[in-house]
Amino acid sequence: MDNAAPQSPAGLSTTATWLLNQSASHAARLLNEGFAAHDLRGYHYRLLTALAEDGPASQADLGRRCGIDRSDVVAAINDLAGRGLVVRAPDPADRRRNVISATDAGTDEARRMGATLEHVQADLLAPLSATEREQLTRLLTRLLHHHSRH
Amino acid sequence: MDNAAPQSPAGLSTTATWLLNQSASHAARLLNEGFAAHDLRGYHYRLLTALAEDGPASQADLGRRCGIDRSDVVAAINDLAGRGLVVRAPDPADRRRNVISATDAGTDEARRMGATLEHVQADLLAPLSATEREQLTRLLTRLLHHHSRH
DNA sequence: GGTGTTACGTTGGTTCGACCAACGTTGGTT
DNA sequence: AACCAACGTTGGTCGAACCAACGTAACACC
Repeated sequence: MDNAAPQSPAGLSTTATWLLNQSASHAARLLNEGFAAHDLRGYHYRLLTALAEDGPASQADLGRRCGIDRSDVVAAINDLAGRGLVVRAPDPADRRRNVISATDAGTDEARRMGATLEHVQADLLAPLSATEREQLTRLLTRLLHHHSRH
Repeated sequence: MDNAAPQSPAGLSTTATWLLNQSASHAARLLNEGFAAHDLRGYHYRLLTALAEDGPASQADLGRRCGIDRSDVVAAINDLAGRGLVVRAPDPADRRRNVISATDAGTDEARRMGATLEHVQADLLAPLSATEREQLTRLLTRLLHHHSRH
């Protein structure tokens, strides 16, 4: 969005879908700009954080937990492994699986990216008071929860 | 998102960026499924609606009003023109410009897509009460307005 | 009245997130 | 033993959002 003022996109400006879209895309851009300093992207952060917080897991499991397609997990884990942030080892108990674990460096990076995320979040939510932020979070959570159980 | 239950994406589930992203992507998917019946996509709808509501405009203007890059406007207008929903004519007053106008068919299609949008919107916001919807709209609007004048 | 700057439309890219289909391997079921 | 389901992997597709560059045209200034 290089537009200084997209102003009034016709009658869209009042629709929730438009507002959601714009907000999310704005958030995503801020986030990517932040993550760029780590030379990593959203997928990497999700996976790394999942590993750091919930411990080792198979790729399929990670994909399920992070909402990332199996095939995309492969590439992202490749990246992370290539940087030593993560280790891929065959699961002795099930030879179909790989067990992915975060290394110490990976855990560190997850922490650092988490800090970046919080900073970005603060920027994004700057115009909202604490209670408003909580309101927004609650509303969106309700929305998602409703639709996740389709 | 083919996951029936992405469940708890690590500690992300409480971050506004994550919630925004998920909500928006859900909304976008619903919307695209709806628009698929018209064999058109988001860009087309935005442009068509802008034309139908605010009248003819140059491509650059449209891009600015809809938050779409100039180069992407070209392709979308090509599609719309190829279907007779829109007419592209050189601007006699400024030979750099094309004046894009919605045809009657285009205005009709805009109206139909608008109906689809409302239907999708109702689905999306189903779990929220009227006041909650208004709350959400207000919060997101505040967010966007704040960041648009960076 | 030239000269430089800006705006416009267009072409041709790139990136990122989200998907999908298919294959070979392995594990469980029956 | 035969089948089916899950796993990792390869190799795509798609839409949205961008960016750089070019030629043409309008505008501003001096």
